Amino acid sequence: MPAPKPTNSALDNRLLAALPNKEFQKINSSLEEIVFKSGDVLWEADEKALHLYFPTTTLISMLHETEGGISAGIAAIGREGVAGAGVVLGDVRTPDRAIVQQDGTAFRMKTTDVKEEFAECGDFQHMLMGYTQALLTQISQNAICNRLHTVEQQICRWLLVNYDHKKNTTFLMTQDQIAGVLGVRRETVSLAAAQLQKRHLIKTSRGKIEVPKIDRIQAAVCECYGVIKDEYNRILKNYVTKHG
Amino acid sequence: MPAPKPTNSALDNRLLAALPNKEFQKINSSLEEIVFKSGDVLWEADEKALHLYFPTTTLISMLHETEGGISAGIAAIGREGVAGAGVVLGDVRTPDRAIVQQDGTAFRMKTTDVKEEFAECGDFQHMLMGYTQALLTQISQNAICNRLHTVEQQICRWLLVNYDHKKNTTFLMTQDQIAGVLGVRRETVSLAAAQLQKRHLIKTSRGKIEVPKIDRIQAAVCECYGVIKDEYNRILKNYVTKHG
DNA sequence: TGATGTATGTTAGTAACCTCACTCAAATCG
DNA sequence: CGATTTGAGTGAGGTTACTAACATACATCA
Repeated sequence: MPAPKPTNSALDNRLLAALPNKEFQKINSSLEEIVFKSGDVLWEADEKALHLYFPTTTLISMLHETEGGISAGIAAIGREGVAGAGVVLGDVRTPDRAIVQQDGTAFRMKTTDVKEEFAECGDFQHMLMGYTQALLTQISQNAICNRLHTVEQQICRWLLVNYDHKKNTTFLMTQDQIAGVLGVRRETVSLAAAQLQKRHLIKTSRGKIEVPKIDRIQAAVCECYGVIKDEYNRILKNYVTKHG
Repeated sequence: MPAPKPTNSALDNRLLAALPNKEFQKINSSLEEIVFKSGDVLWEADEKALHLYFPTTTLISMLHETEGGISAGIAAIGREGVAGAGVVLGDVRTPDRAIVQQDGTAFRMKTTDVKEEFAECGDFQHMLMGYTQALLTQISQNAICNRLHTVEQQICRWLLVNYDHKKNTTFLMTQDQIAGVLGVRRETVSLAAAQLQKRHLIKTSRGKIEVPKIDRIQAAVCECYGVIKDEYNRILKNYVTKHG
């Protein structure tokens, strides 16, 4: 009889993994595994969020919308984070739209359970608040990046974030989708991608981008990539130091 | 004998005013009044913050810096907010630089006192977390604004935020300083200001901008102004409903 | 009063991105 | 298979903002 296929574990989420074991056991029963497909919508802007989502193998994009209907990504949330943490800050509505960027799994927890556990003012609360701090940094850095850096650099950043999440050098996404996340025109992505291809950093085809050498992308990306990554590592290390 | 000149009160800060009276009395003795001049630095990026600042008549700008030394404003904090709330999220360092944009007063509270009070998991905690939620919205909206809107619109937004803070149609600030807050070149501000002047929305002179009719600026500003303002009003109203 | 900063105005050239209007190629489906 | 849909590439023309270099005006102070 073959060994059972290792099931996806909520501990693959780095925030949950950073909780002291006792605390994790306490909330574990509230966690429900959900499988997502790219393009799925966790919630629309201004909707009431019923759950928090702790991604393990999926990657979530938070999109902030304008009145004109145009939207742009303000944060990417992978296994180092949680989507919907705003509810614990005392809010009922979610200001941003959350969509799935990569197929995969997340563990969700009812906001009622979340609030209850949060109110205990223990490790769970500290974890969510620490994450919120890192999220603030991510969004701030994104704001600066929008102001100062080129779409080409931002595409590189997007590629690296996706690569970090699922060590895979083939990216299945249309240029139109990338444009939506970056908040620019599809044509602009097309042009920038052509430039990157000319420099042999990527190879594009219909609905797909391939990266032959990921370190060449790392050399072309703006600092924002590293700043955000370091911030999450810092927060998580902080917990390990405290609890591990 | 004339009535004593009304002293500046910590309750002029809308967050503090939104606290239940009992709670406010509890922290009131920890509050210390500080007078600021435009240009004062509350803290540099990566510095350890020793205090939280609740502005009453001053206006604070949070500037996010890049490795290249260029910085851009990510949030403006007036009497509806508090500067440095990140420390309660579990952080010791402040990722952003905080400078004073308008002369005035703020009440400060030691981070040690803040943490102590925050740990009580009461109204004080809820207030700070609710504010953090609004701050997230403000920064997100700023990110979108950087991507989608013109410097001309952003100057209008800057003028309105300052006007809301101190109902005054004369703004004492050099174009270079405005450029620093917006994260653009001084020349760009100069050009945009000239355009606004041509449309009779403003009147510029050395280190000064005058606005003859503030509602004309309101007609020219991007939606981001209203979105952020509404969000703060919503948060504060939330408290009044709960406690008032 | 003249000298020295400092704030603003202005210009020319360039780069990035946008808009609009297409063409072309790949995938899908009847 | 051919028709349709979907994703990508392209090109003209415009706008916004950047870079760099300079001119002008105001403010202060010796």
